[in-house]
Amino acid sequence: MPKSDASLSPAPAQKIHLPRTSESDTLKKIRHTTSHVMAMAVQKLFPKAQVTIGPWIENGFYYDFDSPEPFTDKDLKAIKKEMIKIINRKLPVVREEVSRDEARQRIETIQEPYKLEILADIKTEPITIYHLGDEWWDLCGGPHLENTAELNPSAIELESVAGAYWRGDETKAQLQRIYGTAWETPEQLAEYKRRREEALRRDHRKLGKELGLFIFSDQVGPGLPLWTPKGTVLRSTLEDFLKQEQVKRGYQGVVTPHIARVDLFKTSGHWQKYQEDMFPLMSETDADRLGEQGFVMKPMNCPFHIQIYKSELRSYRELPIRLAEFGTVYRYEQSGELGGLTRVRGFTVDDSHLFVTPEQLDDEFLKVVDLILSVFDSLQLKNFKARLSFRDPDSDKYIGSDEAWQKAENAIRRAVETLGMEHFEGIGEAAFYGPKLDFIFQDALDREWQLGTVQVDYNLPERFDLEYVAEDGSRKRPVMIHRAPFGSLERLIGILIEEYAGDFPLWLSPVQARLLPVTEEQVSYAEDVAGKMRSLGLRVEVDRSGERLGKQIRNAEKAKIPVMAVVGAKEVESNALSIRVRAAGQDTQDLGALSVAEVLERMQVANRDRTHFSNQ
RNA sequence: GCCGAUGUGGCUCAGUGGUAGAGCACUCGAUUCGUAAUCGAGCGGUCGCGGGUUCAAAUCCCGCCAUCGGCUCCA
Repeated sequence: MPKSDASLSPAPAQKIHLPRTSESDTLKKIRHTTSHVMAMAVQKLFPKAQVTIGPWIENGFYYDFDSPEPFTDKDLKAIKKEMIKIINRKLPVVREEVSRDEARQRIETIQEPYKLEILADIKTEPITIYHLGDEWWDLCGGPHLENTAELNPSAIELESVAGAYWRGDETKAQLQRIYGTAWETPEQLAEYKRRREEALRRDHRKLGKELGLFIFSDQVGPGLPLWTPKGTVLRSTLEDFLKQEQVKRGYQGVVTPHIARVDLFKTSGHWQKYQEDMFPLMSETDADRLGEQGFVMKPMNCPFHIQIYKSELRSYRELPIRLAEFGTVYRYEQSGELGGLTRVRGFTVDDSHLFVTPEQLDDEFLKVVDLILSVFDSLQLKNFKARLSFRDPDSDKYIGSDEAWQKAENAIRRAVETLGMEHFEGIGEAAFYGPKLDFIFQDALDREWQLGTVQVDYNLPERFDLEYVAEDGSRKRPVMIHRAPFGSLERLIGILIEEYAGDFPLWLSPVQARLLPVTEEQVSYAEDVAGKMRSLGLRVEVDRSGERLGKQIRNAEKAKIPVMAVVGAKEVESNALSIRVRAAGQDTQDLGALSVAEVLERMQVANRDRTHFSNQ
């Protein structure tokens, strides 16, 4: 291996194991106790701050306070200092069991109203209380360390402050949350921080900029990505790939406009149930605006596809009808929710709507799941969870009858049972028109994002009065399946960039090969070879910088180009290329000289089969 | 939308009241070179935007915009 600096090559594997809190009783104790110590420190420094909840989380802990003055980053330093004092006082952590009444009385004495609410939520008795020495205590299920002295201040870090709503409800009080982390040893803390740095290096926002895939422009607006030529290659390659898969499975492409009369969305129910996620009405006159006769940007494609379905009288013989479109939709996301490509205001859904008979539903649903899983497989995406996203029965944000919802949920349950698919349920995660089966992925910072989705919908067919002519000549109602394996191109690409750390497999790489002439003498030969590659549909560049080979290689490595082909006098002489390949998770390999014909062949194979450039 | 932080050439960052700096990138010149940085010169900035304080503001104050970390919400 050539010498390298840390920013360019993967860090060596570390031996330090970092358990997540849920896997380690020790860490649970450390983090519970640390959060109590922090809360005590906060109340010492900010006597008006009231405590609420302070649980451990997978990488640390947080504690929410109701404080008249918001905390700033500077306060964290003072709080940490105070915590060290508390730790050094070697306070015993004592567990006490009390009755509900006793707990209530004690809370009233110290005037902590949030604790009363928490107490009301604790269903079991006795109530457990943990004391830090004899001057601070909190309701807590534990477990805890036995003494604050067991904590190592050098293994603790207060990370950030954030606003959080009491009970996660934005209509309730805004609390001040402090996030922190705590470990058994300073070495573990250092390792945790190192991994976080590493994760930051995979961040698609950073890599997207470095690799020149997309940009944002303040003049265009927040949450509206602009795709560069390189990023557009990614998009089109993914689109082409999925279109091919869909043609194999009987999908038909359609194209629909980006705006429509607001009436369309009144019929669908979007205007009633989804309006706050939509860009406001546009219209030419105030009269239009008042009469709501204007146009809106589409937040979803379904009503448009429904119009195409409705444009002809459909026979049961035609069904299932599968209408597919890479449809760009616009949603007015709140400003604070935007971020990179994972949350934007304009995005392209690999959307399709399937119109099926009730009898075809189960089979068709399974076929969709099969498509989605095969797409993930081709993209080498393995780390995802399946979520059954059902409605919240207490909410009024849904359309349709209970019966329709029940039927749709049952269809999804049957499907995951048939497949034996591991899954969990998300109550309140349904679309407003129907329940979903969602596929959830994580980004580099462990945040979860939904990509693929399949939805069963009895409601929109009802609202749009869809029908088909059945075998007996009667008119029947089709069922709709909404589905998007990618979810959206933007979010998918964001996740893919992080998953591959920017090292795209050859078939997806914006630039698949770069030819590196050793001197300017070889440039024209390199251009000839590049021309041959392009004629075969390969994406290739010639480095015309005139830089020395070492610099050209460095630049190609930084650009994460999978195939580097060195062209010197020897190669020109023998009609060859000296090949250097890189691939995600592997060291760069020097394959030596190969004939041009051999390189062309191997590149085409890798491109077609979505594999790596073969090293033999 | 809410809480906190941040915003300086294309990129990464330094500069905390006294006329804007570095490295990389870019352009030019020299070098014609074999697997992760050749040397030199040059070009390039309304210091996010708008107000204010001051003799003087990148720096202090106010408002707005954007980004980042959370909350809420979601493909």
